[in-house]
Amino acid sequence: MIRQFFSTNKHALLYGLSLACLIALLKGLEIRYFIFDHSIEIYIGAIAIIFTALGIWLAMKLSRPKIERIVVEKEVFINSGPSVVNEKEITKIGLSNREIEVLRFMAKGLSNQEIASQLYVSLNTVKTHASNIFMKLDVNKRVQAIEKARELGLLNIEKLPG
Amino acid sequence: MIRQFFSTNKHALLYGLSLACLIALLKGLEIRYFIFDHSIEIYIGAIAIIFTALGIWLAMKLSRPKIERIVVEKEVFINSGPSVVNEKEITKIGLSNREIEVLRFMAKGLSNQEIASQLYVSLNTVKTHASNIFMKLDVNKRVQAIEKARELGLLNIEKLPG
DNA sequence: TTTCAGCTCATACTTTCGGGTGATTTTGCA
DNA sequence: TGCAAAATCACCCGAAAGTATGAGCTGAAA
Repeated sequence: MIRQFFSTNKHALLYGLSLACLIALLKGLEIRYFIFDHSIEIYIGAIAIIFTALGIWLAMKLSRPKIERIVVEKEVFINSGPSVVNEKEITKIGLSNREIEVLRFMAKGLSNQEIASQLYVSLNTVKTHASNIFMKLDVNKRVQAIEKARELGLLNIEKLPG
Repeated sequence: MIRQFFSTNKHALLYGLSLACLIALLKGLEIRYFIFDHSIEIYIGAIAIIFTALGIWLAMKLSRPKIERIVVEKEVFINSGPSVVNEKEITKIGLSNREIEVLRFMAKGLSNQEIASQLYVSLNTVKTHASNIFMKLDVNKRVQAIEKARELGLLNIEKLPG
């Protein structure tokens, strides 16, 4: 505790010591006799000025430089969230391969019949897939499903998972 | 020149003045007589310490801080395309105020009936608006309309035009 | 081998959408 | 004050979407 104080304030103590030495020196030289006896105030004033200067110098030396930190926010534009398909979400939700295909066609605005034609399956199959998609995404309309899929990043162009 | 010096060093001059006042005060109180005559050195030491402290304080006050600029990169995600509502497109396409409202509800996945309830109008009215929207956007399915609106940046949150 | 998930398809039914047409009321602007 | 645009509502009909249920087929895992 005390040792720490000594080590951290080493400079200050040193300066204090040299200060004391200076006083001793002043006394030793008997400068005050050099000045007229009635002008003790001048002497004190001189002392005051000297030590004020010393204090300023001390402060300059000791005080760590005052640093004013100005935080400049530089805006870095990033081209929209995850452009990579969010496979984690897909597996978490449990969407099958085929279901994601259907989901993406749905998002492109194709009707169930059109999706059926694209995938070479029947309309009923597409409807079943759609129902399962809605169940897994916890919605009951295709627009909501698309909305949710968009939020979760399921609609990005990439190869289908595994 | 001189005036500028006075104005810029106003604080320093003030402190100097108060310093002089302090000396006068010390003299006025004749503190030195309170202290034993032979211990004039103690008096001087006290003066020295006081003015050193004063100097330090002065330095603290006066030293202007070093300014350090810290550039922080703030990531701004662009939601692909204009994040501000594209009023030009709206006026170009000729979508009315109400139609945009309906369009946005549609994009949230609400059914026509739900939109009607939200807007306190009849289902038929919403259907009419929807038809007009499809006509103006040159599509024939709500999912396509939403898709197109999203491309054109018509779905961003902002006050409606007009 | 059995089990199970995924994909397929079907039937039947209800709800919602979308297109077409026509009409009345509000409202902003000249 | 009157007109044009906007907003409102109605009715009909067919198409599409969504719900519910059941079932056959396949490949991989237990």
